[in-house]
Amino acid sequence: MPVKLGKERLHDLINGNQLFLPRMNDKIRVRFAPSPTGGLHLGGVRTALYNYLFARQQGGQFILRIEDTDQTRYVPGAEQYILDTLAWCGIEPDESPEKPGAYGPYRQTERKENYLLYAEKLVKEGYAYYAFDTPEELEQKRKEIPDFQYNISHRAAMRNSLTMPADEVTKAFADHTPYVIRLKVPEGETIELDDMIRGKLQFQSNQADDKVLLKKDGMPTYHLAVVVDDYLMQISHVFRGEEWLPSAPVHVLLWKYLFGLENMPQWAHLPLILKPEGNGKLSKRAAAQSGFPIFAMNWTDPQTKELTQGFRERGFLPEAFINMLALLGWNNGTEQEIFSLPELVAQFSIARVHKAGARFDYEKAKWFNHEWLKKTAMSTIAPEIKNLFEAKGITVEDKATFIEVLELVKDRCTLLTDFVEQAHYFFQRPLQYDIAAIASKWTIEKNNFFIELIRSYSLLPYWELPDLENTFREMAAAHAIKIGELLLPLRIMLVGGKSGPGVFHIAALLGKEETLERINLNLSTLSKTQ
RNA sequence: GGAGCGUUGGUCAAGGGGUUAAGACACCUCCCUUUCACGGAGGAAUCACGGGUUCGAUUCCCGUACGCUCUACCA
Repeated sequence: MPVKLGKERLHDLINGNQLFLPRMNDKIRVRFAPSPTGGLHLGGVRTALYNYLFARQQGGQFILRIEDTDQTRYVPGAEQYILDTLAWCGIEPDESPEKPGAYGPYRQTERKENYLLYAEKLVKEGYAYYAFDTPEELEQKRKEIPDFQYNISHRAAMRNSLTMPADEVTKAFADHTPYVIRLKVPEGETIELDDMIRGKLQFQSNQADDKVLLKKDGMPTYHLAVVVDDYLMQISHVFRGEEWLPSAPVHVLLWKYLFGLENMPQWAHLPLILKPEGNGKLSKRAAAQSGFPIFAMNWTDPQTKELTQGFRERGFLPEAFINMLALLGWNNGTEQEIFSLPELVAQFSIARVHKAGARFDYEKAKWFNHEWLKKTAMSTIAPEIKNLFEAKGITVEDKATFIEVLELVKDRCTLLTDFVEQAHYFFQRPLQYDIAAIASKWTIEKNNFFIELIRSYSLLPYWELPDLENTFREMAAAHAIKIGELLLPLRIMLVGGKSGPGVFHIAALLGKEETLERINLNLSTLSKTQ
């Protein structure tokens, strides 16, 4: 049955028709509902991930809904960014604004009529009321009363349809006085919530306040919007951050009044991701201070033009990124730490999600990337790494050699960007050679050795690793020089520095011509310094 | 201030009445590699505190402390 919208639905309401759709309890539908007010932080991506894992595992659907009812904080481009982030992570929604399903629209601003309708229904049935208090009046109350809450104990002293005479309310409407609709929280009730992670939770209704449901601009607040949308979109399970726990009783009340508790989705409140050091929730600021990314991908604030570097641009593989994120608050109880997305789908369980918040550890995040790099075939990511080389002005021509080089150095790379540093000398002559490291121990004998090495190497019929090494060793023996004395000079001549993979491997990949030229070049520099 | 949630090494964590309290990251030592990494072996390091219940509590209960989240016409 299609969901009626707008005037059509209002008509139903006026005529007293039920606003109910039967709940399809047999279908697992999980939604991720970010607000487009900026980039997606780690916590947001993890929430999306857990939503997705659960949905996929249960053979259900994963729905992306955009919560854009706060127009004052709406950031253009943020919605696309969210879509792009999920795509990079390999988390594909079954329904989203760009891929609408049967329960659209998928942006809250496009569902405005729904909220108005349900808010009015609540008022009509005595579960909510109109409030005319101005922001100034509220501010005043907060100053006068230390722990002011708009709730059972104070609402009688406020200007609302509960306290004002009927004719005054009518007049206020006639005068177009701005108003909001607030939830009328009942007195003395215990509100229960069964959380999938935390178990049974209890809240006293007297502690809750009369939350604004519909703002004066006619837009719903989050509280009304989630409940109405989750109902209308037939959502069965809700995973969201722990920060929502205190307002959960409001949502339970709304479910009770609007759609019935028996139709309420199951809740799971996820633990928070904490700063690596110090106290508190991980924030953009904290990340910037500690020097690690917090967004999955680069995010440029359209207003301030401020760029925040993402994990992707920092050189992370999406597989490593989601693996790291999934393990921040969950594990499968074994020693396994490396999981692919399909493995996560297969093994994820909410029962094993931790209750306590987890501190983010950038070192461990890098370790995940290192592990993934080791198990990834370089041919699959070579194009991406090639771009990194080109960004540094290094051109790569031979694709086969490139992949060989990448395979050779990948064990010593933790981030994609490390490849440039670890392998640039294969494609570009070193700008500097650490001649100082060998100059002091340079001798005429060594010099002669290398002159002869050039001659022998140039006569080599094949330029293969074993030949290169054997020739070198035999010659060293013939010259009565310890091979250890010779290896470092050769390395520096070829790569410029002291570290890297086996030097004969390097020579083999560099090719005969380039190897000999580099030795020649350095030999002449060395002779000048003597 | 109030409410809610939480607390196993520095960090992520397994374990849910009897364990030498797993494992990983980071750190330290050694081995391997005539380099640097990778890899291997080992080391140091933990049940927040106080009361119960129990023959026995890291595990169950109650307090306390500490931390976090919320306390907007933001989500």
